[in-house]
Amino acid sequence: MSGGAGGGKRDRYVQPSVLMALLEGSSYGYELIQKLSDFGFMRGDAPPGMVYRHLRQMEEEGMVSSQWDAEGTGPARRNYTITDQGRETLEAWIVFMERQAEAMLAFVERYRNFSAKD
Amino acid sequence: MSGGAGGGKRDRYVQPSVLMALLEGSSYGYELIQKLSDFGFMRGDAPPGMVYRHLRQMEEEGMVSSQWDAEGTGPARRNYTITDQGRETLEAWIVFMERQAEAMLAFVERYRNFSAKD
DNA sequence: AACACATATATCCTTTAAGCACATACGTCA
DNA sequence: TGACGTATGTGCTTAAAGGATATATGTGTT
Repeated sequence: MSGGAGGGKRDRYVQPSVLMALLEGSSYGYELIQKLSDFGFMRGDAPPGMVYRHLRQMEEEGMVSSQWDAEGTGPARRNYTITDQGRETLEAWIVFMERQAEAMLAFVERYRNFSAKD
Repeated sequence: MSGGAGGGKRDRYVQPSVLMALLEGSSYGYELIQKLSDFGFMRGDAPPGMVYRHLRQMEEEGMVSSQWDAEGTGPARRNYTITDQGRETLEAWIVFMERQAEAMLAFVERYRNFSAKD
């Protein structure tokens, strides 16, 4: 896709998606990678490095907190929980997304209207 | 902005906005800067450097073509026209935006539904 | 025991994009 | 002449994403 629209690279909304997934229940990186694809913002799985990077940064900023979970089988997991500040950030994302979605739909309509009168 | 949603930095959709503005009629950088704010993707004017950078890059990629216009008063303008390839790219952006808007609205609804059942 | 495999986390390096300040130049009007 | 509005650009720095790779644990297989 030469100069391809959206490109599927930006606008993947990893941060709000992680916050939403954690709002619905605490989780950990590896599991989140799979859950993120359900939000429809990316094709295929999110690159692991990106998810872990976001999680660590979000913890630094106080949106999530984590603790090691060595229960069960396999390697230990770092289990993440959303914080009150994370909930506030998610709320702000919701407001932003509503505004953004509205702008996009208006944009699309403007295009259709223009194309129609050719 | 500490973890601020959207941040207002990314997702400004300069490229599709420029293409749309040019679809409706040829224009030039300085004028486009003002028109871009109408699309609702940014607060205030787009930074000039960004717009000119996009225009030159889009010309390299064949989405727009330009010619100097020294008519009228003031400094000469580089007047841009959308090309067929630009129209194709815009069409791809439209498809992308519809999908993206849908995903965002679903995201918002998912949030509201979850919050409602607390 | 050796090996492959799924799970799980993390770091490194490079490229890409944005932010922001600044430089240049023309014409008008006080 | 000097400030201001118009108009186009460049340069430097930071922020984010991409993608490859490293590490480690437990399970199942031969």
